Amino acid sequence: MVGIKDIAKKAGVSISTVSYALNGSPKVTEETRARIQAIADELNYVPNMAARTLKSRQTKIIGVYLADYGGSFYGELLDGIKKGLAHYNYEMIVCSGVKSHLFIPERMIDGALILDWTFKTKEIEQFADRGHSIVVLDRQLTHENIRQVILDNKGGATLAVEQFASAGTKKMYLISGPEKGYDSNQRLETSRRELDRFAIPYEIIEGDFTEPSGYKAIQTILEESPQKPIDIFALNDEMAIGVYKYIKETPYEIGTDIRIIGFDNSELGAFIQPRLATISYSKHRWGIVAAETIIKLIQGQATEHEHIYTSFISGGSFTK
Amino acid sequence: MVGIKDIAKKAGVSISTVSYALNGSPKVTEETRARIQAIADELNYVPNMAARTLKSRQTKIIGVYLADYGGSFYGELLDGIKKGLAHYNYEMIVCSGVKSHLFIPERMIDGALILDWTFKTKEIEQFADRGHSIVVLDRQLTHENIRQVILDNKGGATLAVEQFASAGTKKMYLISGPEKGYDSNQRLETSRRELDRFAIPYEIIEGDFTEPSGYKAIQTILEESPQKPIDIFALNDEMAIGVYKYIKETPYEIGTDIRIIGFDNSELGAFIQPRLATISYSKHRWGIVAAETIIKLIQGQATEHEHIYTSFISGGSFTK
DNA sequence: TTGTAGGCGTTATCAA
DNA sequence: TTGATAACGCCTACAA
Repeated sequence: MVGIKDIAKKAGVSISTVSYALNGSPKVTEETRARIQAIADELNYVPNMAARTLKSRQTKIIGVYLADYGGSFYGELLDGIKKGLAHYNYEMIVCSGVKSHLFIPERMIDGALILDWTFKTKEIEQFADRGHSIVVLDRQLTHENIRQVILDNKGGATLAVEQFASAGTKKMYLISGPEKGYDSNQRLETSRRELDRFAIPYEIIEGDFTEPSGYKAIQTILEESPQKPIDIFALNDEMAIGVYKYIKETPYEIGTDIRIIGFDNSELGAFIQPRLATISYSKHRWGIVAAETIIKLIQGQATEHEHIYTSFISGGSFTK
Repeated sequence: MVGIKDIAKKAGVSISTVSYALNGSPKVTEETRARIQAIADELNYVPNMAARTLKSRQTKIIGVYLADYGGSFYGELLDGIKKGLAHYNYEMIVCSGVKSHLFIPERMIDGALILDWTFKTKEIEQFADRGHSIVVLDRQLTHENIRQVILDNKGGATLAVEQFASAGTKKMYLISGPEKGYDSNQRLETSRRELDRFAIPYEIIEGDFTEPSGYKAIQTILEESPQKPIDIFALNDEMAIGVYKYIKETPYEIGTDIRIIGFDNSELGAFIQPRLATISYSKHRWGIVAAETIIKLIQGQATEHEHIYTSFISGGSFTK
């Protein structure tokens, strides 16, 4: 491996001169700087990350923790994060799995962005206690070294319920999400509260944000209540897709017999017929805001918790 | 930050003893080992990655390079890679973007898995020349330090053409992929060769593997040839989805007026009505094989180039 | 303007 | 069975 030592030898100078030259210090002549740079290029010199990190105590890399890479969901988000970080000259790596949590205390990364329900809150707090900067996208957490950039699930759920209310819904079915999930709980609680407010009776059918759980949920619903129209708020789009799938096998029609609204504005929902009405938000913006927040946190600038707001997207699956 | 020095002080031993103890060397008594371990735990000691890497010259991390994170395509693949690497006690990080290429010469990762057409072959070869181990999933490359684990596009394209041939196709439309892409070129060339072999006339409509390009392609096709059935081989599923989208706005029917086969067996293709006939392969297996190959390459074991084989999945979009 | 030397946290080689 | 010490590659006061 070629190091500054090799360059120094070839250039006939000391290693410190090389170091100064390469780091653009004003302590060397422009002439020698150019000469040394040329030699470095010629030798294909690349600084050793480990050695540099050992001194400078920072890697300029942010770790993004995801539970899994599935679904087209993450594409836009990661894109936003990447763009946001690039602005500050930071790189990003995407990690998943419990072993990579070590990257944080090992100081392989300068900070972490977490959207991974398998990452225990306790562990996150421990890392924060040890001084590591973390931004969480999927829970509420108050700590000096932690910031949240979270979805306005409350606003989204409110929007959905309002739609149903103004459409004269007599009874609502809520297909819920994972019990421990932050997003799913927020959406569920808000929906209940809003429905109570409108005095609309409702029933909760258990789901877990997966397509099959939506498929099963609609079966349960149809078993008991053939009263049309059947109004459903699926707490995410994937489960709504599951509903579509089952309905395709029945004489029911989405949009007339079944009125349904999802959450997340997934690609699939936009494609299926009729289009799935849903609650939307900018995943891209979410990423950018998260990136800015972690950088500011690292750099010691003042930062607040952030929210990403939602909007209603109409579609053929829900007609008044 | 707490290092082995702190532990040594607290335990009243030398740092080397601590190092031995923590690394499970047989050179220390089980007793002192336990005592030191206890102190390390108490102090929340985590080894410094940079320092360790500096000595040991390896990180036990493999970098996976992707052009983007979009599409549900990568989920299964990354899952396979992760599983494959875990078996050898390696971690994985997912990278994208030209700046992260530096991770390779910086020795932040022990090896790279590349499925990223934006990664220049020349650059890959340079890294390989410098002794870095690389496995490419999206091109053919012969080098001492490079192995390929590539899709059997030829087999897949052959399967598709055979289907059309046995269905009595009179004329084929091929919707092509990106000009520079390895997969798209392989698929296109093989299709042409096979079609020639069956003496089936064909026409190439340019596409770029994106949904909109499929949407545009079918418009072009319909403009010139209203002769039914219209037989189309879309070189990937996304473009086939584009075809579906446009057809939905016309009186034509997929499966009867338009017969179409895709490539990749995407999730979306399995969901849409009628189901998209396509060429399938195990993305999971692809990942596992790639993982095994890079590890063996790093460890200096003998490795061959590998192929991932394909199969035909029938669907309502193509009926004989 | 350039060189010398010490240190970053670990590992590993010798001695003790 | 342990301890002192020299690397690893780079950075940076401080000295020349």
